[in-house]
Amino acid sequence: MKTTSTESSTLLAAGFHALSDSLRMQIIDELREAELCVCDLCEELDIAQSKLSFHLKILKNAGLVQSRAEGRWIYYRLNLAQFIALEEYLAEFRRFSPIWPARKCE
Amino acid sequence: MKTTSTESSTLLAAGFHALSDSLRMQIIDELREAELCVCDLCEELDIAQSKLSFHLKILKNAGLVQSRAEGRWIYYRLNLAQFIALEEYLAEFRRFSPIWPARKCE
DNA sequence: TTGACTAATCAAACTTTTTTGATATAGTAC
DNA sequence: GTACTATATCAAAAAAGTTTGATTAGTCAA
Repeated sequence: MKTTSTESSTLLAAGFHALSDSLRMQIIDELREAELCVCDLCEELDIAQSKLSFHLKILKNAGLVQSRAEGRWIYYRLNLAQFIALEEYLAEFRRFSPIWPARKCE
Repeated sequence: MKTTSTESSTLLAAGFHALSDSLRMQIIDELREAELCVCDLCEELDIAQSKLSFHLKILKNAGLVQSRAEGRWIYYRLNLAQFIALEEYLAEFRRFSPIWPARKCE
């Protein structure tokens, strides 16, 4: 099914894009330690709440984090499965060894 | 040495950023098959040469590709070592399991 | 119901990245 | 040397991403 592979490569690209920003990396670092609510993250990282929300949405759309509501708080945690999916995409590159010197051009 | 870890996280971010673009992904796909010169890539991907140069530079700065000059051609190839470096950063996430349910907020 | 609080969303300003077309540099052949 | 080819670089325009502050929606407790 073509859709599937398009969707998965879109999710891959979204994942790598999500990982390419230092603030989002910091968010991920915080979440490695524990599941946290938005207000905790906001305080730890000392940034505006709307800014944090924006970046959490990018991480969530990329599948790297998941959230859960409890009372008036929303708790975010890492979604290890998606980290593994990205890891496996990269791991594919190990699995083959292109024949280095190319054919000559013309 | 602090510089080293800053440099390596910069290279990580550059790597993930490089991987977050679909055209650059296509370039990488082409280079999986074989080392190629710019004119081959240009033709395969059907894009302007200056555009290709721009993206190759991003890939090169991120350490994902290397180039070698031969006559008037420049041949590009993947740098597997850097793919592995990115893979290993992601693999770290497998190695620990955060205790899911967080402490309550407040 | 009201008021306080958490978090998402929106629009506008701002910043960065990408595209385009033109030009520069460097190797090769004549 | 000149002409030709391959690639890189540059500046301007276009597109995409980010930040900011204000507003909105939903929860809880009095």
